[in-house]
Amino acid sequence: MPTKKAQATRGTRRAPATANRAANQRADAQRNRAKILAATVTAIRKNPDASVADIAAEAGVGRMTLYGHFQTRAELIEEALVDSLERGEDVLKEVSLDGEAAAAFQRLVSSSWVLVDQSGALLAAAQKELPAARIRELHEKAEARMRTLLLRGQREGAFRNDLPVTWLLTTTHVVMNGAAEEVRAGRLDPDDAPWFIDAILLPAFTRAARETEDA
Amino acid sequence: MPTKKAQATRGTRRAPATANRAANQRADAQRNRAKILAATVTAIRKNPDASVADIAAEAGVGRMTLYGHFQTRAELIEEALVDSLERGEDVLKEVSLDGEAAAAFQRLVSSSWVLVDQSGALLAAAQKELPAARIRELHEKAEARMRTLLLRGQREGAFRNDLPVTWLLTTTHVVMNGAAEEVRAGRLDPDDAPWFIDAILLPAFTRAARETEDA
DNA sequence: TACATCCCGTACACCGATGCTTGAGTTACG
DNA sequence: CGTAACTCAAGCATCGGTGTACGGGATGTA
Repeated sequence: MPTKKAQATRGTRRAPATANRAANQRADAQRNRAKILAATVTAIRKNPDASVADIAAEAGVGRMTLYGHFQTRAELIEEALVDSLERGEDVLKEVSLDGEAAAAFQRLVSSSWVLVDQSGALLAAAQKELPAARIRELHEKAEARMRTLLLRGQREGAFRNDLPVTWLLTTTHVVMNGAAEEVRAGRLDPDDAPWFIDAILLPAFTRAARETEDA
Repeated sequence: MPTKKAQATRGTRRAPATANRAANQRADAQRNRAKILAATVTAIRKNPDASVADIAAEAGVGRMTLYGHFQTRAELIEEALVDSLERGEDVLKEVSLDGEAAAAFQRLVSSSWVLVDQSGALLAAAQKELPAARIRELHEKAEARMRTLLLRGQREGAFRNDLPVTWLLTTTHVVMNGAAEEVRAGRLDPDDAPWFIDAILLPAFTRAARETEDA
């Protein structure tokens, strides 16, 4: 009477299923795992609610092979997101945040843009599969970096301080994501995107000249 | 063997099922129809992928009653969107677009914001249920109004013309939608939103002082 | 009051996606 | 080269959502 869903079912295969990255797996298995992770990103990019079958197909792998590596759809999405964010970190931590705040911001944005363009759809998918807290947790590092920079800019007078940093942060996200969507829809040339993005953000964020009297 | 789905099944009730707004329906039926339309908006706002059952519940109406008014989920979403956009039009067409472009833009945005805040989630839901062409078609009027205004602003030198209008348009959408999401998530006070929105958009759109030499 | 209209619960067929099982075929690696 | 690890097809149970069928009961309208 297996009505109770599943619990320790697959326990015999590999112990915690997570955090066994480069353990005792066969070389070919690791390769497949990587293929699947990559395929997850591209499949979701094409179709925001791709099924597990779709992803497996995209990876050129059987659906069951996929389930051998990731017990559940949610786990797959999560690990794909973790993986993407780790690679993202590798890129972003190389960006110099020193010097003029506006220039640093521009550097950070144009580096981030590439990542958003690639993994933005995955992020969106993850948002309806994982608890919001987990998402925020995973983005913590990247978000903190941006927030710190914006704060410094505000203190130094480079960025306006009549708006909360959180709003500057969401604006940044939102504009980058919007550009990514436009690119996906074929309405925007990917090469134009970086320029378009900070053509909007820089003038929006730098100190406003005059107009604070309102109500 | 009714394997062929459904075709003329419900034909006996009302002829084309669409465009029978204030026909020979009973007063009480019309009232329910309205309740359902309204409930669709609020239900989707709470939960972006609410089921037909959820919506019926939100309307305080049986699921079958709902199917009596709308044959299919897609039809429900579409009619709800049409309805929302019609009301939106009623509001927006009252906004004066004369005078200084920037001021007119500000007026138009703050009127639009209310609508986006209310029906933005519905729009998002519609995007994965209706063909993109239909969506664009429905938004045509509202979009044209905004585009025309932006174009005039560019011609008059009030708005920058180093970016295509389409990009200004998407930026506007994206920022308003972002604000709506933040409000829904409880991270932004609805009263602050209008100010936050054009605090970003105005400086971003008005003529850039200097920095056109780049590449 | 009479009757056509409408409400709405129950029950059912269908569909697609998830997740599990089995069993046999491959393939890496010691 | 032999074995353990891995792949993968086919098939099944389950779940949730959509749309249909029916039929008694309420209610607006004439």
